[in-house]
Amino acid sequence: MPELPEVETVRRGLCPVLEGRTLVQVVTRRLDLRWPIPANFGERLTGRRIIGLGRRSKYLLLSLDDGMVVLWHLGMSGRMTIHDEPPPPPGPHDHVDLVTDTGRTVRFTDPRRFGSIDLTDALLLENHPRLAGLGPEPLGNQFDGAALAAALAGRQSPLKTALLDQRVVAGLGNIYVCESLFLAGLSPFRRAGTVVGRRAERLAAAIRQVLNDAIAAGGSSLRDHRQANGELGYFQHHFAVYGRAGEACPGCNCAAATGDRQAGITRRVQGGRSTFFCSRRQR
DNA sequence: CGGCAAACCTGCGAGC
DNA sequence: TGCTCGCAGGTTTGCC
Repeated sequence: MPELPEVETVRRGLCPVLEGRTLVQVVTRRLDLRWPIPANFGERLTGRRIIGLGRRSKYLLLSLDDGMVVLWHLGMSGRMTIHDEPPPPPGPHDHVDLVTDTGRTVRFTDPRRFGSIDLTDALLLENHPRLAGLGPEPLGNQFDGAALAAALAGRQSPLKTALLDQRVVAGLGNIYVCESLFLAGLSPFRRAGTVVGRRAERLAAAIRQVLNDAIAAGGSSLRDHRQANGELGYFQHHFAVYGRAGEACPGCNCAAATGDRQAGITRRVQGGRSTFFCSRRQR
């Protein structure tokens, strides 16, 4: 899926289309996503005005004029696209359409249906089961080396695994954890609790830099992600390690020239997921 | 609590 | 051509 930068890119793309608009029609073609879409979702949204479009972790948050908030997760393969009137005929994975009073449609497409949609009272938002317990926003002012070190303190699990735990820091996924660890020069296999002090500062700064650079590039387009306007993100061209097993490490160029056989990007499975790293540069 | 595998679902590319 | 296998940006659940 979309990790934080992709969700943020989608949010920014949807803002000019949805913010301040009234929903004149909401079509749900199938309700069985990761969890069922709430009953009467369409009826409850129809006629409502969207007063704001936010994001928490990998969730899009649509604030409605009746005090309700839609929590929308894109799962692994979810996409939002914008269509002028009339929208094209729906495909088999086009599950939800939001039709606004301008005639434009925002369409949710999700082949794997790992995405989810829920509706909650804005006053209860922070206590929603999906949001309660999430760690700090890595781009917010509550996140720094000290906060990260505190969240990792005592953890025996590998650093990579800990950073994928949304309770430690919210919004990172497999790509950006790999990239952040590379940039910070930290091994994915290091015990999480050993990251303190300057190492923690370095890691927090790396996370922020990778996420900001990715957002500036419109996210990463591997299989499914597109910006809401249909354009591809292009941060995947800037990956240092993700998906680059066997290639030379961009941080060890000189090593390749000297014939160091250790140099290069390696893939290893960690917690059932691919980890890409350079064992020379990351300790 | 920690760690890990499996589960949810579809699509795609590689290899035979 | 057609099949099987492994893999994919996430998150939860259940088991030891």
